Amino acid sequence: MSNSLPPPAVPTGTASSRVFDHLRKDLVGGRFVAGEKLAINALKERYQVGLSPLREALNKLAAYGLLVQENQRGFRVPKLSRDELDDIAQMRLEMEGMALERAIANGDSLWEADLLAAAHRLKRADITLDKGEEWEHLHTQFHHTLVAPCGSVWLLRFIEQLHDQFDRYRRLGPKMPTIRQELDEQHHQLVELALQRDVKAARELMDDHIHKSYEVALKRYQEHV
Amino acid sequence: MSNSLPPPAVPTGTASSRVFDHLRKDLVGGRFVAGEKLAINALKERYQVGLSPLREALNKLAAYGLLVQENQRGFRVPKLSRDELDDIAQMRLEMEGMALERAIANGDSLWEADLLAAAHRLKRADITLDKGEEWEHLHTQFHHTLVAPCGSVWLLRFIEQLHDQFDRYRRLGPKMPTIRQELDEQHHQLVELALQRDVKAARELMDDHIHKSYEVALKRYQEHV
DNA sequence: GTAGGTTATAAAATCGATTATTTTATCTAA
DNA sequence: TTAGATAAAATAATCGATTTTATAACCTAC
Repeated sequence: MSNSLPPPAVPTGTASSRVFDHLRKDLVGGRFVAGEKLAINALKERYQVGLSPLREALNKLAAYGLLVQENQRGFRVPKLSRDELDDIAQMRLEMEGMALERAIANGDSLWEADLLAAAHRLKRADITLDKGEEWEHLHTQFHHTLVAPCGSVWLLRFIEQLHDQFDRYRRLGPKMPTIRQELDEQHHQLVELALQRDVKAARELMDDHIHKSYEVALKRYQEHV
Repeated sequence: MSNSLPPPAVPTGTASSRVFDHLRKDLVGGRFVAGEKLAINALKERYQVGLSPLREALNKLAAYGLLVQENQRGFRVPKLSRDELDDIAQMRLEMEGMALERAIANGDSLWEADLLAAAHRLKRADITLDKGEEWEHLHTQFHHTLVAPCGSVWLLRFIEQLHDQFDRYRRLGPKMPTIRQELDEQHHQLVELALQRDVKAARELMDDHIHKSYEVALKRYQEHV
């Protein structure tokens, strides 16, 4: 199975699903301030949808963990905290490590091709200095591809959720080119180790990769407070 | 922090949250057939709510994984499969094992008290032969209490989700008294080992407990197909 | 008979307006 | 002043009706 394509630009699916995708991106990308209460009428305006599909999207996002819902008092953007960042990072360590080990055990040659392709596309975006939404999308895609053949639908689901949560911290501030480059290099090293089926080294590198990312996210969080 | 109480009987919170709770229980308890498409108008009738709160609840349940939503064609109850059951059980093994180890490391004396209380209440329900919703609730509560002080909000969240999914299989058929009694005994042994802070033995017992539960669920699934 | 197309029916998604609840502003009594 | 009560405004939740889309039934041409 090859990678799924990015969702078509705009006029597709239901209004509810469109506003869900859009809001999800905006929440992960930090376009709302943490703790903020959402003004539903403003969102209606912003996303050009009616109340019903908007509320359905908000409800889904709340169940997914990108919003908190309080009975009778609407929706707010979850607060950020050091404790939660630590929690998310540690869970990523455990779960992505596990997933990577299994993926290396199960992945076939199609996976190898997908992985090389994903890494290549990501590097391309690096070189062209595209650090915007496109790069973010390719980055997400790369990490997904890496663990995709782990064999567990639920593990993949949880990892995706954790990535979204993690990115709320990582994407708080502006770019940090130096450390960023180091992380980019690790992506390629991860591919190499995966192709060599070196489970142990790959896991260690993944641990290090997540740890470095964590340090970036933490710094941004601390500067942000 | 002590255990949260069961939600008040009926006239509380928003219509949306009430129907969410109710539907969740019914889905986990197997009162819908797997794969079935939900007739929204029938649900409106059944749960005595209007369309808007009902749809909001369905959207949340879809994001939570107890329903699948297909654009423009409503909601259906997810199919069951051997592969998914295996996946869920293995994920429970990993995650509840991890959570239990951490809980034993962190849990304080209030936890010990909560744990004894939860186990006692569960045994009570066993003796009075109450194997209905009340027992189910106490059983869920017990397993939650066991891992509650693991220190990770996200881990607890994932475990809860996996329990709901697992129970869709476990609760397919009628009771199996023999194996059930064995599992009930393990609950008490788990408490003992937790109080003794015997991490290794506790984890082994937890693994065995989940494995036995898995066998029950698998048998029911196979009889059900 | 049956593939392909057309209409009729049913269902999902959305809209606009109403109702219920919370929040803010205002007032009064100590 | 200011704590507490009351009224006004704002917002959340819900309802009923409309619009859109999918499904089923039917028809026609081959």
